[in-house]
This record gives sequence, C-alpha cells and structure tokens, in this order.
Amino acid sequence: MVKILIVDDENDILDFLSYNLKKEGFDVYTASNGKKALEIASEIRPQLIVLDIMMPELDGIEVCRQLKTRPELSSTIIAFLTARNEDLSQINALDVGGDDFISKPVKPQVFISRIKALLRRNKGETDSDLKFIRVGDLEIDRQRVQVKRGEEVIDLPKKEFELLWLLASKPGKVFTREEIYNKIWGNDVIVGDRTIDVHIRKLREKLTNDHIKTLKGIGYKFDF
Amino acid sequence: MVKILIVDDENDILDFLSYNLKKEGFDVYTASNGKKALEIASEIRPQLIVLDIMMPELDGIEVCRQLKTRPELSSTIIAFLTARNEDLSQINALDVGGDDFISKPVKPQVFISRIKALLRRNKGETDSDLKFIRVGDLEIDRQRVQVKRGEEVIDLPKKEFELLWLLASKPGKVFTREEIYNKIWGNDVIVGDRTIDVHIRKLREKLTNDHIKTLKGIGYKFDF
DNA sequence: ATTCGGACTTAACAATAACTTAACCTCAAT
DNA sequence: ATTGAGGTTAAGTTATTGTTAAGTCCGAAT
Repeated sequence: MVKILIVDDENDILDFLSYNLKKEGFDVYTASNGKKALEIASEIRPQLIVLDIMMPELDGIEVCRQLKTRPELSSTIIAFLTARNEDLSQINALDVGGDDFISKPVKPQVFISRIKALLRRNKGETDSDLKFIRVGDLEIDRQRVQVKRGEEVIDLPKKEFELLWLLASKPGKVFTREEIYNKIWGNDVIVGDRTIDVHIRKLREKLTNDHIKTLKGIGYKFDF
Repeated sequence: MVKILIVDDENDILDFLSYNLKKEGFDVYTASNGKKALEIASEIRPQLIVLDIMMPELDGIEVCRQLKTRPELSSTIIAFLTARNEDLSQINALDVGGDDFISKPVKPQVFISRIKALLRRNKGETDSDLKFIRVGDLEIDRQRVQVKRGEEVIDLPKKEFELLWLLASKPGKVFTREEIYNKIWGNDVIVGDRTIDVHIRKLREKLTNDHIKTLKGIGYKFDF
C-alpha cells in the first residue's frame, strides 16, 4: 500500500487532506511540524510527502533539504503546499528536490489527481536501478529494450537482451553458467545444457564484434 | 533541459540575454524577427519564449497570438520584453496569452529570477500533463482527443486514444502489458488477455503507418 | 420506451516469433 | 586417440500475440 505523509501546522488541513487521501485507499500519516515530519518520515518511509512550505521553526524547504540528505528518503517524492499568493520567487524549492507545487486552497479532486500523477511518474523508473549501459561501441537501453552501435539499431528478443544486459552490466566479470541460469531463468526453471550456448551464439552473430568471451570450464564474460 | 527561445530584433539584446540564460544552464535559441520566431518555436517547442513587443513587421503581440493558435505551443509560457517607457496601456498582451512583462533595460539577476519564477509556476502543468505530442508525422492533441497526419484527421475512440497517447508520450520506451493495464484501466479493473491486442490492432489499422512495435514477451513500443 | 449504433470486451482460433532441444561438430588439453 | 567442454544447426515446442466475429453495454436519437 502506498504510504503518504502530510505535514502542515494547521490541523484542519491535515484532517481535510488526510480524509481525502484515505478515501482513495492510501495509507496516510500526518505530522504537525517539521521536526516530527523528519522523525515519522524516517520511520515509515513514505513514498510521497505533502509538505507545507510555511511552517513555524522548520519550514518545508528546510525539511525537504534534510530529507534529501538521508539515503533512505532521497528518492521520496515531495509535493509542496503553498498559499496561492505566496511569493515563490525567493524559493528554489525545485532545487532542494521538490517534485511539485500544490496551491492552497485545494480542491479534493485536483489534489488527488496531482498526487496520483506524481506517484505514477516515479513508478517504473525506480524499480530497476540502471537503465542505460554504454560499453565500447554499444549502447544498451533497457527502457527501449534496444541496442545501438552508432546509428545502427540492433533489436534483440527478450532472453538475448537479458543475457547481454547481465553480461554487460559488469564488463569483464566472469559469469558462471549457474549464475546466468539463476539470474535469467530463475532457480526453478530447468533448461538444457545447450540453451545458453545457443543464446550466446545468437548474440555473437548479431553483435558482430567479438565481445563475448568464453572461458572454458568457467563461464562467459563481456569484454571490449 | 529547459528550452528557451528569445526573440528580439536587436542582436545586442539577443546576445546579452542568451549569454545570461546559457550561464544558468538553459538551452537557448534565438530569433531576430517574428517570422523566424514562429518557425523556430514550432520546431523546437520551447517551454518559454522571451518576446520583444516592438519589432518591425510582425510585432510581439501578433507573434504571441499566432503561437497560441497552434496546439503544440498553446501552453508555452510567454514573457514580453518592453521598453520601460513604452505605453502599455494600449496593449492587452495578457489577453493574447502572455504570462509576464520584463522591462528593458534588463538587469541579469532580475531577469534570471523572473524566468525561473515563470518556469516554476508552470511546472507540473506543463511537463506532467502535456497537452500535445508530435511524433513522426502524427500530431496528437489531448484537448481535442484528436490525431492528425498532415491535414488528415483521424478520430479515435477514447480507449484507443489513451493507448496511443500513453505509447507516444515516451516514444521508444517499451510499455509492458501490466504497465498499460495500470495506466489505462487502473489497478482495480480486470480485463481479459486479448483486450489490449484488439485495441493495438485497431490503432495499427487506423494509423496506417507501422509505428507500434511488438516486443514479444515484453510489451509494446511506439517508434518511428 | 424502443431502437440504433458505436465503443468496448470477450472468446475461439490462427499465426508466429522466441525459445528449447537434440544430434552432431570442433577443438584443445591430456 | 580420447575426452569433455563448448559451438553449430535445424528441427521441434511453446508461449505470446494477432485476428476475427460475436456479444454486451451504454448513450443518443427517435
């Protein structure tokens, strides 16, 4: 379930936003000042924090800055709440890592859809750490499931792509067959002895340069 | 990177503003008259245009008006440049869709902070819900729920349009079936296995060009 | 209320790319 | 020469997607 932390010094607003988010099925937490916000955030690790900028003592900007220094929260989405007529010109909230601004007063529908949009935007990007590898003359793009050598596009089927991705993710490292089986097929699937070889062969054929090296009795590695 | 187009008939000013914006890391383009401005704007689709009002032939107001008629530029931010003593009373620049006035002569610091404030204001509206996409020979207009290839209008029913919109919003990116289900049908609705395929098929039929690619076992992507 | 039509979904079946296998081949080390 | 690991090839096999037609739903027009 998606956890959201709302931070505001006005209880009315906390209740209002909290009510609306809960109705949408989110797991909502609240904090009424910056200090509590930092504590709760570290403890529950919400995916998203709605953060009022204007608060006594620790303001939203400062809270955000501190959140971003903590590795476990560095990828948390921050949505700032601002009064509509607040002067934003002094505030470089985007510089401290904020993802969106939401103006008060807030219409529930608008609020919910903004929150959902934010959650959606960061989905898919966070689940796999790396998206792009460049090795030698190859560019391997996970998002497009596509390999390029210069302008030439090389399309690979799923298994071949995964195999290449695995090998290229640590150029020079030797992967044993067992390792490859585990990472690509999973521990449960059983495939024959020659399966990997066949995929390796197809890769070598398509990436005409000879980057995949066999270490007999040990495994394969990607070199350039 | 944020693209900014500067339009002014005085080269000194172009250079001056361009220099300052580039220093801040913006991607800067320039045009020395209204006609060029329209051309370049359509091509690069900047997030923001700095537009001198007083120009020979096509003045800034007229340029703005024409920009706003083009759906792909309708959400572009316009900042007008005005000489300090210019009589603004006659000019209803805000009526034609301008967002701000900046007076000449310009102090770099002030200029930069105004530009940043403008960009900040429209963040969230502009990049998270984009209203218009142009890919290859297609123009996809979210407001009108309409697709055009040149002069030919292609009407699509809602689901098909959303599917196309999703795929075209990140050309080249592979969307898994699951991703598509989540984004178009929502996490709760359950539809059969072949539903996406059918929609894909209809899209392919209507967009006769062959832009939607299948990656078996992975998903679909929009390429051109 | 009834009819009509388009949008959307489903289900059965066809088609195909991707994957796996198996039989055979090569080659280097012993 | 024998052996064993990996290479090669083509022929299965399977999973996934394409296609089609029919069914359901819903809103607009009569």
